[in-house]
Amino acid sequence: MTHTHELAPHAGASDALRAAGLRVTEPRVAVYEALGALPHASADAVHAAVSERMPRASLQSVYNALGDFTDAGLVRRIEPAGHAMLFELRIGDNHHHLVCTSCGAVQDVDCAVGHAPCLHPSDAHGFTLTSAEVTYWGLCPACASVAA
Amino acid sequence: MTHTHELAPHAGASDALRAAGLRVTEPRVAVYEALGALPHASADAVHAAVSERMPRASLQSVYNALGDFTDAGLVRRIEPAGHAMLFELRIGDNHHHLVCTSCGAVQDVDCAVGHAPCLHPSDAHGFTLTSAEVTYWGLCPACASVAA
DNA sequence: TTAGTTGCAAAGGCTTTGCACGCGC
DNA sequence: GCGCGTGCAAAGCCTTTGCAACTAA
Repeated sequence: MTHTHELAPHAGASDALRAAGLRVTEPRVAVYEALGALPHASADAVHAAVSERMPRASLQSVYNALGDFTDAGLVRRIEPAGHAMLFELRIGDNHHHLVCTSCGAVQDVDCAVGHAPCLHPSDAHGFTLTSAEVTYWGLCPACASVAA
Repeated sequence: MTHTHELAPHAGASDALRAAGLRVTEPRVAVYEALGALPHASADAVHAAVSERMPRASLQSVYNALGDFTDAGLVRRIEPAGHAMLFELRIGDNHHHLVCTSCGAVQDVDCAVGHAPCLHPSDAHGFTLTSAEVTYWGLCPACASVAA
């Protein structure tokens, strides 16, 4: 093989993309890495991060990449009511989310029950389930103190 | 009056509104009753139902009523990703939702675990929790058969 | 080369906001 | 009568869609 196999910092992202059957493009790598740095980022936040190193990257490309990642199972999409949707790298563990109804802040949290039994309904009613999501609504410490 | 039929839905709605500390107005009663007839209705669906008996009712009033109901704890709001938000009367039982990622259909379902332990996170991280929500994503029977 | 992606632009849908009039209390 | 809620209208935000040019494989 004639390819130069250099050890680029983008290697992790590229590998992940390839493994998921996605073409490796600069915007996608940038989006993937931005997600790694931002735990719960909105499409806009990702775009802002990507833009720092790639001024020409469009918001639509970010949406596109995020959508592709989600379809490929690389990313998990969460939707805080009343706020823009957020994305996070799917890291395998089945954690849930604490969402502030005031500012939209999101905090990861483990389920109280051991092996996430919440992820299996008693009756699927014929549905073909693909994923489950548990969300806790409330006020984050900052917003709670302001409200009080 | 002559409520020889079944129940008098108006009385129930009025009582519920008063009990919640809300003024009893025609649009609100109409919205409340529409919710009783429609298990999981979107603001638009509620508006359509309300309009049948109240042509002048505005969509904004419906949103307003729905928001007030939610704040008052009379109604529960659910947000299927990618679809308009839905509302349902809060009936006390802690059921969860099966949501079709294709058509947005929603089906009620009980949690597999007995007393809804899923509703209590292992660590609130300082958040003041007000509610919890469990959502199962997948394809409804109809969409699954079409996709297959 | 060939097909998948990007970038640019605009449209689309859902929800919220502002203000004068009317109704509930 | 007072104040909240309604109706009318418009704006706002986030997200999706369409198409020509480009780039990865």
